[in-house]
Amino acid sequence: MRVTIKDVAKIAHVSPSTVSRVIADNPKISDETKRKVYLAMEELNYHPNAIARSLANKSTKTLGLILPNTSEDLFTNPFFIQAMRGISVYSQKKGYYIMYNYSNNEEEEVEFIKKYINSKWVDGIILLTSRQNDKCISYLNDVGHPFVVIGRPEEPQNVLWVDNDNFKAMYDVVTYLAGKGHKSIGFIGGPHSLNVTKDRLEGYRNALNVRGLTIDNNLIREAYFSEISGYEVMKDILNYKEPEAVVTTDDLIAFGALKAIKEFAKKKIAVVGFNNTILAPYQSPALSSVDINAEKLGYHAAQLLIDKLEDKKFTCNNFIVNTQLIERESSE
Amino acid sequence: MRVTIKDVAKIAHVSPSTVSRVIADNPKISDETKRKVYLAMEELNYHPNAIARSLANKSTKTLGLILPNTSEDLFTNPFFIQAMRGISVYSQKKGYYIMYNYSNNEEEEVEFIKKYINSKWVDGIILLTSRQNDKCISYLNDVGHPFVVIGRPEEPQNVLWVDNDNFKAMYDVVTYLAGKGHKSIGFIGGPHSLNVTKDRLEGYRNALNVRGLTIDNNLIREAYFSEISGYEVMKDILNYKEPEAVVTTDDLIAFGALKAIKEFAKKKIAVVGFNNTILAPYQSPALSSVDINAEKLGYHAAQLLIDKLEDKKFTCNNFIVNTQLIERESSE
DNA sequence: ATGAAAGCGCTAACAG
DNA sequence: CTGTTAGCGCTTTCAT
Repeated sequence: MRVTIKDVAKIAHVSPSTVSRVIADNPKISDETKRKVYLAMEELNYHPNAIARSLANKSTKTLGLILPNTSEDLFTNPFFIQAMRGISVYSQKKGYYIMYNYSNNEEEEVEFIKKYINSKWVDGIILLTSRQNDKCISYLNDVGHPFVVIGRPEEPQNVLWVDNDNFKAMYDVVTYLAGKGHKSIGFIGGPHSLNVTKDRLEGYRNALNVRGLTIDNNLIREAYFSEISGYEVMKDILNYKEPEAVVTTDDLIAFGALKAIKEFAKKKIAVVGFNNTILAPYQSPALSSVDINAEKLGYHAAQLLIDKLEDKKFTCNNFIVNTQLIERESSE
Repeated sequence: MRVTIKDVAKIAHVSPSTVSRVIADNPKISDETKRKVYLAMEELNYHPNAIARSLANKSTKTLGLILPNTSEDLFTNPFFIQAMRGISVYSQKKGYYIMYNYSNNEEEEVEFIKKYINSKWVDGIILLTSRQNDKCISYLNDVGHPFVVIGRPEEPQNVLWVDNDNFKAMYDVVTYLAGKGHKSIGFIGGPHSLNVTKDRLEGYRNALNVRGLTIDNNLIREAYFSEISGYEVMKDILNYKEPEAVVTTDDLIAFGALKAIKEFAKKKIAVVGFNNTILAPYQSPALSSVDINAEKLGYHAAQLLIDKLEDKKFTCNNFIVNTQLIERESSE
């Protein structure tokens, strides 16, 4: 038969509640009693039943992780697996478990969140990416269930989130390129409706301003997150003029830009990508890219959420993770 | 206050046990009663508490996933994320949840497995890779807890596992190369102590035999799973003789071989890799590689385990997932 | 076909 | 500091 708290109590000659207190490391148990209880546990090879504890405590010490719907990206972008690693590391440290699931679209994600919450499986939820007008976020806000988002949400006031400083990241990239003597620098961003694009564009603009470089709106373009789109947009830029450098907000876009440059540009054009995906070093030229530190993003997301669950009120509701430009041939 | 089975019972004018039976879809409940109960659930927005059910049922409908200790591989090899996707898909279909965690070494993995089992959190465990002399496998066998392994284990008799048919996969590759007229074909495998290497080597040997090609043991080599090792071994082969083709048991090895060939070989040598990693198409020449269908491996691993948990005795204890050669320049 | 009651294993007042 | 007792929310005999 499975060994329970009662068996331990019997062997240790104490009551079940005392054993329970020892498990919870309650300070008002005498060392002598603790010793006896631990001995009994040892002897019986007792292990607390987490399910029973969860039921009595109304807390599972489990977090639910919502992975975004299928995207090409999911497999080529190390972001996901790295973030999952960071989440796991912090959670483990704090004795939390992680559940994950994939969904095929936003509706399914919301459905799964409902399942997690209604069935009382998880104490908190981690969203791996924030979209515009995110249904997951609004649902979670509505029901008031604890959650954290990786990526600053649209209304960041009462939401826990972690993100990079996208303004600064791009500001630094542009400053770096300007420092290399480049004066005409183009910008190819993802959809301008996204916060992340806006922030990076601002960083770009400010850096040019500070350096006294003119901002040419014809060099500021919008692309989809794909190689083909980056290619087309870059081709279009080249038709207008050949800049000395181009910054992009995603490696895929940069890959396309690189290709267009190879085919159509007359002189060398420096290119910098974002996310430092696995393929970046394998482009030719090898692509310089900004590493966003996905593992840290995950780690601090878990931290924010768990701290909140454990009611550490003094903590901030967001955390900024530093980025790092990885220099390769493409920006030499 | 949270709504429980009792509240529903009150509204529906039945007993809690009846409500419970409706939840479990017990056949001996009259349709009329069912209707009443469903209505009451609806009205109260009732959702069963999974924790309480788990406690009473002694089953959590949750699977624990053990991700292997840190390896470079983890980020560049889409295997992991794909397998996780497959696992998630089947589990969701069957109403199972998945917990995951990362460990830093084999000991930590075993520790975590113990935690999963002792705390009664999971009904079954999925190991994402089988090593030689795997401590996780022997522990799980010792305690007799249900589990499944991706990758055929050393003693496959009483273990659930899924894998590719590594013999056939390599047999097909060699047959394909022979079909292109190549007569002298080399083999660079990972450690020969691994089952997977042995199987693939057998496939290689048999295919040559059947085609009436001679087996030159000097062309059969062992390498580590790294680009540098593949490079060195290939260089060594070239010192001996230039074969017309080389098969490898891993893309990393193939990458290195490709490099050595570019540097030192006088004529073209066809190369085929394994695992179809993300970087394969980005080599020059683009590397032909065998896709092992990681998502399917995950899917069927979950299937085997869940079927076993639900006591479908007639099922087999293993499942073979088909592979697929992805042809690219390197084998043209 | 349905209800009453005991119990899954642990926790948390309350009392002492 | 420790024991008693009543739950946490659901399931499952055992009756009827």
